[in-house]
Amino acid sequence: MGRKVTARDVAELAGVSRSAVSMVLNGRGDGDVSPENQEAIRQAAAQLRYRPNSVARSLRNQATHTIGVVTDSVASGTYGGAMIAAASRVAAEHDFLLLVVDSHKDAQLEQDAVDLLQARQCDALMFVAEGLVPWQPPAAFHDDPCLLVNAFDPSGRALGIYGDEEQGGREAARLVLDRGHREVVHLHGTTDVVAVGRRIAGYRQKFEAAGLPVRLVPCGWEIDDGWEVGGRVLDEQQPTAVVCANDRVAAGVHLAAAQRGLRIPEDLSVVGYDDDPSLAAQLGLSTVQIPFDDMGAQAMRTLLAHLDGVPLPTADVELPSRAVVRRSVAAPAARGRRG
Amino acid sequence: MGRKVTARDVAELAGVSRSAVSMVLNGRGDGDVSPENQEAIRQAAAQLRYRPNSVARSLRNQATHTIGVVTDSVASGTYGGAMIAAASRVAAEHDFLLLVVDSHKDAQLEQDAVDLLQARQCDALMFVAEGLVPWQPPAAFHDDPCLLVNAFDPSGRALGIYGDEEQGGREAARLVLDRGHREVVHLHGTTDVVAVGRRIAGYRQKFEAAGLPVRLVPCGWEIDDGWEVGGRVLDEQQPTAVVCANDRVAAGVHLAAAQRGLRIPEDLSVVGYDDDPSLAAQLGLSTVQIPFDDMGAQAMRTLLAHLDGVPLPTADVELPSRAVVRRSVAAPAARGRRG
DNA sequence: CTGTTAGCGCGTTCAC
DNA sequence: GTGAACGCGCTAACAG
Repeated sequence: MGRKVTARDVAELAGVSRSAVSMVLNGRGDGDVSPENQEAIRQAAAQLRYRPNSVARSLRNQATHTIGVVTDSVASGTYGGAMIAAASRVAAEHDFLLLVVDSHKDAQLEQDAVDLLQARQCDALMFVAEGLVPWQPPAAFHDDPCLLVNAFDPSGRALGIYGDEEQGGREAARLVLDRGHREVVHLHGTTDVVAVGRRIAGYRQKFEAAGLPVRLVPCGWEIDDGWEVGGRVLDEQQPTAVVCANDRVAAGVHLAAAQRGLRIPEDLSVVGYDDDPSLAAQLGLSTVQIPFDDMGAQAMRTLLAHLDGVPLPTADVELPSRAVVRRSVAAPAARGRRG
Repeated sequence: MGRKVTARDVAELAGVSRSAVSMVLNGRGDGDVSPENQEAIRQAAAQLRYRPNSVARSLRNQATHTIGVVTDSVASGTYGGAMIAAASRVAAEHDFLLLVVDSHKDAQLEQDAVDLLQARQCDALMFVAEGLVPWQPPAAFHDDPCLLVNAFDPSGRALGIYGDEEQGGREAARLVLDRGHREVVHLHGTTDVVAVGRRIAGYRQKFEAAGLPVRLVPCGWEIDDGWEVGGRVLDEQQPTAVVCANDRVAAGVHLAAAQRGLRIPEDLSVVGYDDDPSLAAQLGLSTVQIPFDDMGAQAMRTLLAHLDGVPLPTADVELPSRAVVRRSVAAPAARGRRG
């Protein structure tokens, strides 16, 4: 590769000293360098396409304008990717770049990743989880400013930013309650997932406020689960609406309903969760959107502000979920009800 | 943040000079430093959790162990994400990190991105396109080793790695020819997309070799296009199989077939393209997989090998596409044929 | 076998 | 208004 152009080259071409170049290009030369020399320097820099070597600059400034990101699963996953893309966009607006390392949910690799990013002198660290998880930051995490995205620190030491899952549960409930449904079953996901408890809590809150029974049925996360468990529920409980653990389960319920000759939404309303980009719109599924984009963007904004001296929030930040209304929900038809 | 530990600290704790630390930790101290001192150094380093400041090391070594990636669309897109994830994985295995910048298909941003990555002293540059495109690298691109992924340089100056689309067309053709179909229509995508011409060429080749007519029908890329154009084709030409521009079009053809009471695959075989992770498996669609993962991984391997002194390939590298057989193809039923 | 020294390119301070 | 000198932390050449 051809020799890189340095500040010395610019200085020579402009007929000034290297320090003058540095001052002018950093906007600090106004009282120190003559206007004509400033102009000469700028021209020389442009002519040589000079860009300061940011490695040298980082070493000198003790700041790399780089945010390290540790993510627990493929950075290209649908949801993780959205958070990281949003964070990256905000970072770019502030001339920051991201260094993303995938830990593949392996604790050792995670530790290594943090070490690596610290050695690379990232100005701050970010941990991004695909699904809301408790996360104990490695000790070294606290040496630099850090933020948890879609994760929370049980010890409360690190700040977390994540979606308000309880409110998400309320939104899901509203989607059916507002249309007058009273016979509703909630096929919820496995309770090892933290978000499930919160969603159920929000869901329960709305139903109890409406004086309606809360009917919970444990279910999995896949199409098959929705088809199987959903089918059983349709047979045994004849609900007018089903609120599902996610959009895949909702897809399964769609199939189970079709199999029984039930039309959606005329005979059965279905609510999903996640707003899966490849599923929800396609099925016309009303669903609840987890604010992945907001999380990534907001986390990055918070982190960058912090680097500018703004103190971090003292408590975790919960971002609102949004209901997306499509054609899978309607008012319940007048049909036979149980007792 | 607590003061970072440097080689000087390690040297003091071990009671040796800083250069001894550097040598030992870089494995270059075997003939130069006494075993006991080596041990002392290693212990001191471990005790202090010393990690060399890689910014300083980069400045000194004129190498950052970083690959810059410019991508023309959201790095989290289904396919771009897969290529970058694969590249990232291979890079990590060699202790390289990726700096990814999204140009949003904007030529100016693209130029800025290249400048930025060069200023950051990336050891090499990679351009990743979501769909196969001709791409004229900015002049500065050539200052560093560089590689185009899913893109090719019309001027032939930069090396490209991409899927063999012509072979993909052949695979799609084989999917139906091998099962004995003779009345086949190819709903191809808009010809502004480079890959389309190549796929048609491969498709044509197989059909002409079999002595069968090549029936091409221009179509778009969306579900609606498949539904509309596919429906018309089913009505007017009664093919026993349809080969589609992509999986979304194939989904549209599924709908059109269902509407006409045609069962898949009994009455109609359908072939998609792309192996869309959210569509193909779900619909049981036989399709042709574009080797995104291979492209990313292979490109990174090639680039890293080049940094180790291995010369780059002299001609573009085309990676084979793979047919994925699912239940949407079967032998044609014996039914009325046209003259 | 060890320690001293000279930069990598930049930003800043301090004499001129 | 300007330019020489220093140091960020590291590696490698060279003298002891």
